[in-house]
Amino acid sequence: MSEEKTQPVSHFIKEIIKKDLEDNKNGSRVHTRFPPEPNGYLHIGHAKSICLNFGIAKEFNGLCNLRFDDTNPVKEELEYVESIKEDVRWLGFDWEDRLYFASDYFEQFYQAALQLIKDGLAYVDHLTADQIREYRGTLTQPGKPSPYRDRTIEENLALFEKMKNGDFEEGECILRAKIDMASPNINMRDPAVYRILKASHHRTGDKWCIYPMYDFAHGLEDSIEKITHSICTLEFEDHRPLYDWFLEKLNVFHPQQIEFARLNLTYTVMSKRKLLRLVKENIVSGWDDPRMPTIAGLRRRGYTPEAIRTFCEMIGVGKSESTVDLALLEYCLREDLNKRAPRAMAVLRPLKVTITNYPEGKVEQLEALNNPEDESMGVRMIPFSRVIYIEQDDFMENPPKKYFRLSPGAEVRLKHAYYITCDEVLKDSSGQPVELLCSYDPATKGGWSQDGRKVKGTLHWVSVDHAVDAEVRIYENLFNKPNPEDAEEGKDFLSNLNPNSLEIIADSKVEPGLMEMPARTSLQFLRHGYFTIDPDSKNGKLVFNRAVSLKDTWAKIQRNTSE
RNA sequence: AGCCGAGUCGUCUAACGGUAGGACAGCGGAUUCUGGUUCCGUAUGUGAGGGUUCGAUUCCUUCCUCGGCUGCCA
Repeated sequence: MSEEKTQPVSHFIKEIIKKDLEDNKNGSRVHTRFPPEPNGYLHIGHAKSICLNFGIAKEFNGLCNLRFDDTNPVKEELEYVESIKEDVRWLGFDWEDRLYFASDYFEQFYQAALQLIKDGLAYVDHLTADQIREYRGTLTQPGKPSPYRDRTIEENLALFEKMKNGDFEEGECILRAKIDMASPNINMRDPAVYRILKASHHRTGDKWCIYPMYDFAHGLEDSIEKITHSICTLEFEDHRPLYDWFLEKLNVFHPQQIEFARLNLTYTVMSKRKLLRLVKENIVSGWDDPRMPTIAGLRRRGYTPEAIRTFCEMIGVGKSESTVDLALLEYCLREDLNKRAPRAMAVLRPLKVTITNYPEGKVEQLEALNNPEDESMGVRMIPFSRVIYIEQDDFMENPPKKYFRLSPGAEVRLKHAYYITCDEVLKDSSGQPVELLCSYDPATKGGWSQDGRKVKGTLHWVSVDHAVDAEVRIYENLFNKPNPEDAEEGKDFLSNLNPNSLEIIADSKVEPGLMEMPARTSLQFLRHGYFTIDPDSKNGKLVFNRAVSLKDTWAKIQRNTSE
C-alpha cells in the first residue's frame, strides 16, 4: 500500500478548528463523527465526509466515531449497517471501540423529551398531519398555533406517556417543540420531536413505538458523545438554529454544527433514493455493480482506497454547490495504479497471427518487466510460439496516416518478443481478416534491433497454445449526460441511461500467469487500462473488470480528425 | 415571494487589503520496447454597478444569478 502523495490541504473547517484549538475551546479536544443512516449503501459522496471527519480527527490528534443514526425503523436495515462498516474499514479508517447507535440512546432521548415537556417547551399535538401542514403557514406567511399548543404540562406528560405506551395509533398525535409559529425559518415553527411508529426496529425490536425526529436526536447524539465539531452537509444549514435550540434548552454539552457542500460528480447520480431505484428496478446488478458510485461498486470496479482518499483530498471542502469532473476521479486511480499495478498482456478481441518462419513446436520463455515504474516488482517469463493472438484493432489493411500498428508490409514490435512484418492477410467470405501470416526477425529477440532500426508500433500479444480464456467487462458511464438530472420535460434521470454502459467481451485471451492471481488483484493490461479480477471468476474462467482505461492519444487523434 | 447560503480559468480549489496561484480537463512539443508513464511549454478566470482605500477577489452597498427550506425522512 502506498501513501498518498497528496498533502492535506487546509480549508474553512480546519481553520475553524485551528482557531478553536488556539482559544482552548473544548479543552483543546477535537472529536468528530461520521453518522450514516443505515438505509442504503455508502457512496463516493459519503467517502468525502468520511475522509473529512476521520481525516480531521487524525490531523488534530482527535477522535472520530462511527455512529449509526438509526431513528427511523421503517427505512433501516441490518444489511446496510454491515455494508457501511465494511466500506469505512475498506477506505482505511478505524473507529476503534467507538461504534455507536442512536438507538442506544433512545432512553436518554425520551428523558430529554420529558424534560422539554416539564419546562413547558414541548406539547402533544392531536392535529392531523394535513392540519399541521396547514397550520405551519408557507414560506411567506407565518403559521398559526395549534389549538393543542397550550395544554398543561401535566396533560402533556400524561399524553406523552400514553404515546409511549402505544395507546395511540400512528399519526394520531405527535410531540412538538414549542418554539415560534411565526419564525421565518420554518424549521422553528414548532417542529416534531417524537412521532408514533409501530414498526419493529432492527436493534431495539418492539421496545419502542415512538421514535425521535432527526433534529431532536442528532444534536443530542453529538452531545452525548461529546462531539466538538458536528460536520454535516449544506441542506442542514437551516436546521442549525434548531440544533442549537434543543441543546441550549436542555442545557447539555453543545457541539458546533458546521456545514459543507456535498460532492456531486459528472455522469453520476448520488442520492440514495435514486441509487436504490437503480438497484430495485434491476437497472444495475446490485449495490456493488461496478457502474455504481457506491463504495462497494467502486471497490468491485477496481478502485483502490488510496485513489479515493487522494481524490477526496484533491477536491477540497467548501460551501458552494459544485460538481466535480469524473475525469479527476479517474486520474487519481490511474496515478495510483500506474505505480503499483503489475503489467500483463491481454488480447481482448483476438486476431490470429502465424509467424511463418518461426519453427513449429518451438516455445521460448521471454522475460518481461512487471512494472517499468518500479523495478523492484521484478520480472516474469512469458511463453512465445509460432501462433499468437494480437488485438484486432492492431491491424488495418488500409491504414490511415500516422497508424503505427500492423498493416500489410509494415513492421512492428511484439512487446518483449520480436519484430514482425505482415506478409499476407487471410480473410473470410465477408472480407474480414481472420488470420495474418507474418515473418519475424530472429535478430530482434527481446524487442531490440542491433542495427538501430526503429519501429513505431509496439503490440501486445499472447501465445495461442498458452493463452487463458477470460471474460472482460468494459464499463462506461451509467449515464450519457454530465448531469443525469438534465432530462426532457416529463422524463427523469432514467431517460439518460447509457445503453452501452456495460460491454461483455466473452472470449478474450490473457497470459497464463494470471490464473494464479487472487480476486481483486489490480493489473494493468498493457495498452488497455487498469483491470481487476472480479469475484465472479471461477477455476478456468477468469473475469476481469476494467476499472479505467489508459489515456488513449490515438483514439483522441482519430476523434479529432473525424470531426 | 420570505428566510438562509453561495458566486474566482471549462471543472474543482487557493489568495484572509499588496504580483490572481495549483490540480484536473484542453492544446503544442520532447522522451519512451505501453499512442501509457515522465518532462517541457501554452491558452482560458474574480457575475454587474456604485462606494471606502495609495491599493479591493478580499471591506461596504445595490442589483443579478444559482442552491436549500413549506416530511409525523435524514
